[in-house]
Amino acid sequence: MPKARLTPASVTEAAAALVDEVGFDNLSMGLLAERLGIKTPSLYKHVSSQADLAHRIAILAMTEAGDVIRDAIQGRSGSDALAAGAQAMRTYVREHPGRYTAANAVRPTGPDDPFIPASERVLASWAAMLSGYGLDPGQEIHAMRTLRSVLHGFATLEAAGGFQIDTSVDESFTWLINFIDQGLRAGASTGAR
Amino acid sequence: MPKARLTPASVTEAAAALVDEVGFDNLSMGLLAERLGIKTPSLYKHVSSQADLAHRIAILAMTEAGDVIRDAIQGRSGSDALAAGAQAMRTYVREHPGRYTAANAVRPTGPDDPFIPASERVLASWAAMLSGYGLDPGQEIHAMRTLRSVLHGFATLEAAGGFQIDTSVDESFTWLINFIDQGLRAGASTGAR
DNA sequence: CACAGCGAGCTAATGCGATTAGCTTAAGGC
DNA sequence: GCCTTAAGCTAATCGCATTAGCTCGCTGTG
Repeated sequence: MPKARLTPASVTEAAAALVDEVGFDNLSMGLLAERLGIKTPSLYKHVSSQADLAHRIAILAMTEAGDVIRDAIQGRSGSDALAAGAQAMRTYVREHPGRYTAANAVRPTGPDDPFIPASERVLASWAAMLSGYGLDPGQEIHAMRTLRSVLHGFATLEAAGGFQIDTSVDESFTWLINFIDQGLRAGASTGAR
Repeated sequence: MPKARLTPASVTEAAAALVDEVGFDNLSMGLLAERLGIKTPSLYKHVSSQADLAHRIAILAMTEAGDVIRDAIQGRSGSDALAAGAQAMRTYVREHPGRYTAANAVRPTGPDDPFIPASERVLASWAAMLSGYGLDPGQEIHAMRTLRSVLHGFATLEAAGGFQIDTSVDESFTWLINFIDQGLRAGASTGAR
């Protein structure tokens, strides 16, 4: 076998870094090739298409995000776990906006797509965190969806520059986390919607 | 003046309808031209580029969404206004996913971009609705951002098929609205974060 | 009623980015 | 030291956005 300078994994890693710099929409095979010091067609020796590349970036991103969130929640519970997990996710998205966009641009290609377990790991972390609130089992799915909605929505809006710079966005995010925490505590005690 | 079959407005309208069918990412000048019964280059007599077209769709979408939300909130207050406004927005996004994507893909081109007043109208409706909760003035910005985050996040995730079909998404949305309503009421009485 | 101009639409051509075909060559296993 | 294999290259194709320049019908005017 000849020298293995580049691999699908290393190409994906480089593409992920690139996408965080220039934005997911501005990813091009030519730009990536230039970064890697090779000609554009040579990329096809490692990834089968640009869609494939985007898909690999998405899996990478989802895996990294899953790790970061799990580590943040690790050893904490209740409000602390929520705050740590949410902050970890926001930090990840801020540092890797392109990767995050890629992760959200992807649809699983089939039942054995590695993207599926990767995203399930993220969901599992959130579920573990939520379980600490002792919600009514029937409520958990709704709480989960609400949580995902706020976090995803905030991250997306922030990444898109959707918030005016007047008031601190950091402050808004802690306020938001607190808001969710209060609601979950209340919901747990009430058991009602 | 020759016959005015097509105008920038009518082309934009057709493009908006198209984008809702095929998805924003699959919009192409060729496809739109075909729909309009003209050849691709003729489109450039009405819009200056595909980016221009996308921008016009975004303005249209933001304007329509603003109308829909304003009308829903009209004559209601408090929980009712929140529920009606949120439902109106979700309905709009479900019926016009392509338009909504376009609206979020756009950055204002300058200080006199008509997109700016259009989006401000949306924000103004939410602000009017929130004022009914009598929040502490310092909290309003955070509440607004939180509200936008949940609604945007939910709409986006739903449009992307991010929710598994197991449990009713409608139910989750009413739960979410209720969750926000409870939180806002509590925040109003407490005045605390 | 003839006519002059404008502008919508058309065809032909350009350019860029993704992708494919086929060649070349260096490296690792025998 | 040879032989296979695959990484990388050049040349070519394709699709899609965009530009250039022509044409012709409508409309307002004399």
